[in-house]
Amino acid sequence: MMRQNKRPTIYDLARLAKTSPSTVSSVLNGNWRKRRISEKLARSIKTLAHEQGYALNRQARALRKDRSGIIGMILPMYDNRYFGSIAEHFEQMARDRGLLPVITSTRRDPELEAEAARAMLSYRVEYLVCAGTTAPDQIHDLCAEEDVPSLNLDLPGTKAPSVISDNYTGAYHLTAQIIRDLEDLDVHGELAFVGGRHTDHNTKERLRGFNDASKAKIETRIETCGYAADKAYRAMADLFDQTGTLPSGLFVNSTISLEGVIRFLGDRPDVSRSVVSIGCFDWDPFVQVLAHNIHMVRQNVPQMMECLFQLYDNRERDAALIEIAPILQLATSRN
Amino acid sequence: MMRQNKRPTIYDLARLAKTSPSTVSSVLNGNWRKRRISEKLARSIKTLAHEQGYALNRQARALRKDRSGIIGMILPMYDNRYFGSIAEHFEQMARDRGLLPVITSTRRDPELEAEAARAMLSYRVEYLVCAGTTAPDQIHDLCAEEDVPSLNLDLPGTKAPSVISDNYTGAYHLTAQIIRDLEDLDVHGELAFVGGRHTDHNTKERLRGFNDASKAKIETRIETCGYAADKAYRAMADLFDQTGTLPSGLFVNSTISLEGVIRFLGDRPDVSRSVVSIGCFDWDPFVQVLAHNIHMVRQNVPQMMECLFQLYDNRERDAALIEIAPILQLATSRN
DNA sequence: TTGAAAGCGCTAACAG
DNA sequence: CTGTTAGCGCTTTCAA
Repeated sequence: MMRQNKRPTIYDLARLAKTSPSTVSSVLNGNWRKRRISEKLARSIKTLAHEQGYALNRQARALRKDRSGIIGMILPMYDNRYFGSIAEHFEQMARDRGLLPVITSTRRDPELEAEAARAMLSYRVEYLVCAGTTAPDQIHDLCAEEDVPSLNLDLPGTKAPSVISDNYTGAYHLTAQIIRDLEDLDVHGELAFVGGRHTDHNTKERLRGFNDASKAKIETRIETCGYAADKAYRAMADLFDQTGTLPSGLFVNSTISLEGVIRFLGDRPDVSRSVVSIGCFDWDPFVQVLAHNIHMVRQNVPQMMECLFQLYDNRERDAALIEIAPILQLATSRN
Repeated sequence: MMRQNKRPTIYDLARLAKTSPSTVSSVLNGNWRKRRISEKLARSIKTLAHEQGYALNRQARALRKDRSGIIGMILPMYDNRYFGSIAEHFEQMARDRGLLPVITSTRRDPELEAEAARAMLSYRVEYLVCAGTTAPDQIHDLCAEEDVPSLNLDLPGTKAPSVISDNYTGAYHLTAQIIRDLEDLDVHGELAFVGGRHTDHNTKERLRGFNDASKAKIETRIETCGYAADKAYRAMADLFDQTGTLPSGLFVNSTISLEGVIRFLGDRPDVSRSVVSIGCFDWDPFVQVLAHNIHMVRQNVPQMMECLFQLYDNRERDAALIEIAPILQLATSRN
């Protein structure tokens, strides 16, 4: 028997069960015990709902309760393991709390970020997480207008709690390792920093670690050319053109930038042999197993997300900076 | 001056503008021209709305219009470029159509897939795209109960239109290339297929291409051990244990499986030198630039998504199979 | 132990 | 050209 008609509502069920919509509602959403509805009625309504294929309309509930049950997240892209892992953990932890996770990517573009935030707010998200967004404070303001709390992840803001990696320390150790490699090999070239934006917090902190670790030890050059692979490729070309030789050590600011760096090195085998040690602030399994001479810093996603949802659970709203130590994964072999 | 109170509604604006809610509504949602509301009133309402910081409540609109403006997508994971790229294209194309994209990952688990579908349906998604899902027909049934159309991507179903890669042809060419490599090197070992599930359509089709291309040319072994990297690692160990030697050619069924394969080869350099040619049905930029001896098949995501949204735009609902040719990317060098 | 009724914010007849 | 009104499906007092 085909049921052509629309999905049944609690009114339909009430009619069939010869009871009232409010009774059906309370039975179906679980607070029938405190309404002291008889076990028997409750059970019969539940089986009826099942038979009729009843399904809750959460839009209606959201409108009435003024709580959508949606939690939003904005992130740059899905083109690396870091943000992919963040997305997966976020989804899981949101679902554990009975929330619908809604994630959207905005390519580090503040315009797109604001547009995405507005779209989510118009669906009345209850919370908005800004992961690696360029303009978290702007998003915070948008949220504040609607009294929606926001949280920052990976890149900090000044108006909401932020959970980020300890970029300074991670970069310091990574840089120190590269320098040690050069010393071990008795190589006396330069050290370059490639990728990222000199305007973003993470890049600034990593540069600080980079500079502190290299100070008075080695000449450095900085190419904060953006994250994109193509830009890193061109930055490498620039680096070469400036002096006619490539640096001996390379600090690369993300796997995406690393993509461009490696492509450049592959395209120019003649000039690339002067690069003897590479470190990347970010992690990718293929790099780990294929390039045995690249050190990587792996951000601790599970711990960061744990921390983020603790803030969520406590309804924390005051700006604060929480730094999580990333993990330095040394190259498996040395050439 | 702080505005503590909640966001204004069209009723508030109507009161302030000394007009009616329906007038405000029509002005704000754009069909005021056909209501022939005076230019002047329209403009004044618009500026008022702006001043008051009015924002549309889409939950309310959705309830009233019985159209949520949400399009859903279910996919396995974000741990590879293929699904990452699918997610990004999906978001863009959904936004182009004024829809809110909601994507969720379900680890190829039919239980989770059904649960995710139900969650989205309870928020009244207008359309649901199953990308690489294990049980697309089950999801289709769930959707059909609510009269919500569904579409399949990457992995086909029998009940809704499906856009997938041409797995057979892609696998055939990839296999042929591996065999050519062995011939060129005058190697006479075996050829193995590693990764994927022998129950899923893609793996079956790729196996068919693999078998047709290798038939009567070379001995083959099949290890459809699942996609996970760890499983592929163990499959490699099994392959070795069976005969005390590794195959000369390897057809790997995804980048995730490739991760495990490469890890195994790296862990066992003693036995791995017998592997002289590898092909992977999937693409990753790091593999491309770091492993110069691995051929890859890159699925044509832009074209697949173009095709998918054409089905969406035409409100296509009948089952059909559309195959998009993937691109064979040959290894850049040969050892 | 249960029902009636109001209302969340919006849209769309229908009536002027 | 604009206002009144009903109602989308649900939750929640309040009353019985």
